[in-house]
Amino acid sequence: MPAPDRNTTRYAHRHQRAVAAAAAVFADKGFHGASTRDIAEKLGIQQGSLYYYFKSKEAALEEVCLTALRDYVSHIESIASQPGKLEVKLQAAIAAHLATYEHNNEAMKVHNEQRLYLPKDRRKHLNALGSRYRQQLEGIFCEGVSTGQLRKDLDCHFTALSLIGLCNYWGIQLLRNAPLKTEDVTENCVDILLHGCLARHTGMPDTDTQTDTQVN
Amino acid sequence: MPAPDRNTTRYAHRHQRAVAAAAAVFADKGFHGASTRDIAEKLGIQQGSLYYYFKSKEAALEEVCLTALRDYVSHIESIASQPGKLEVKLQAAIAAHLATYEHNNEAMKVHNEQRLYLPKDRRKHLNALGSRYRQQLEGIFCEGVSTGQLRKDLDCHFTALSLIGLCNYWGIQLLRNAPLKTEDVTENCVDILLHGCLARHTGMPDTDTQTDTQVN
DNA sequence: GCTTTTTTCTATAAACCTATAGATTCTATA
DNA sequence: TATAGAATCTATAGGTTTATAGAAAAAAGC
Repeated sequence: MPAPDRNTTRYAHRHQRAVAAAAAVFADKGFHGASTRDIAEKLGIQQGSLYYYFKSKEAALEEVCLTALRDYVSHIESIASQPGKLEVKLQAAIAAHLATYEHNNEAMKVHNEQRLYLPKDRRKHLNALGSRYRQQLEGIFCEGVSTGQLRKDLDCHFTALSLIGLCNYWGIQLLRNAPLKTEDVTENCVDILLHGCLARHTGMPDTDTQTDTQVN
Repeated sequence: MPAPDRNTTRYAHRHQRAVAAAAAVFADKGFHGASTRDIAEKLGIQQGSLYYYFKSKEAALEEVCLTALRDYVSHIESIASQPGKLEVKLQAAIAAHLATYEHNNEAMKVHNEQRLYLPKDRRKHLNALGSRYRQQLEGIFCEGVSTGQLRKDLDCHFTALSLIGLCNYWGIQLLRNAPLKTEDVTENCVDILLHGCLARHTGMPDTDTQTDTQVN
């Protein structure tokens, strides 16, 4: 077993499937609650065979988290770098965040909930990616403030983190609550974040376009 | 060991300590990652002795979650039932939510992150308490809409859930980020939630009162 | 078709984990 | 101080877990 680093298409493909299986099992049972046997079973192989793809269970967790973050970060970076009206950018950022949950749901959930069970040094790479995401998002807000589209007194750092918290919350809900539509959630998040809840006294008539999102 | 239900002060006290120890260990290592030996160690007793206080490890998890929720729910109910201006109520609700994290941090974290590892029937009671919390919070928003203090087109259900998500996010951050001040976070949450991020075109001058909350 | 490499299998060591039973030590009270 | 009951200890059964090693099967290359 001399490190299967042959970059054959075949291996890459199978390895990817193994990561996906690990993501699904970790998402369902948690890192410690899941056994390597569970993952192997989902892949249709024997427990011992799993070690052909992962050096250890911990390495599997790390890989799952990384796959989740890579998409996530590359999306926000392309959104942040393109010029455009702030409202549109923000909407795109939220939509992308939630879409990542829609397409890569298990891995994202695992990253959020299980990442801290990795030892510190294994988390370094993850932290770096996470920081990049935060910075990009914060940058969008800062830009909005400097162009006068957002309130001058806005705490961009706090707001960016809050948005991440909000999106993660709804991302998980999307996963557990099939009837929820990603577009509706996106729209609602944008709305609250931009306009807040208070009644506006601007003289403009209320546009009564409520999209009810009954969950349970 | 005929069910130690003697309601002596002594037992109640020790039992409470056992729940707190379980909360701390579960919060740190997760339900499956923590062993009964870990909990016993934290209490300064032997692993087997723990079963004097808990019928099973699962029962311990259930108790931890319940202690967290009880405070949490009773607070919101007293806030929601008292009359008062909406903004004040909302501020109180957020402050109470975050305060629960401050005082009962481990148990709250465990409830959020580990609750789903309980079997469905053991979660019934928890779900009921959670629903009560949600309803009370949603009620506060609905009241605000009907009294004209909040936008008529506000989706109260969505907003209530979002606030829960937001508070849980910041609650966890408070726990991991000592320098963060609960009052600042509360203020920032209220501000964003009520006013949103957009620059206001009301003719009122901007009150530049930014409280920066640098985290990392 | 034969050889080499990749992939999977089987078997197992060594550790750990929950829960229980019965013995033992503490504590309070009469 | 003697005694009942509460609290803890020790020991262990029975099971699961990760990770490794070497054999076997499958796939690829020539």
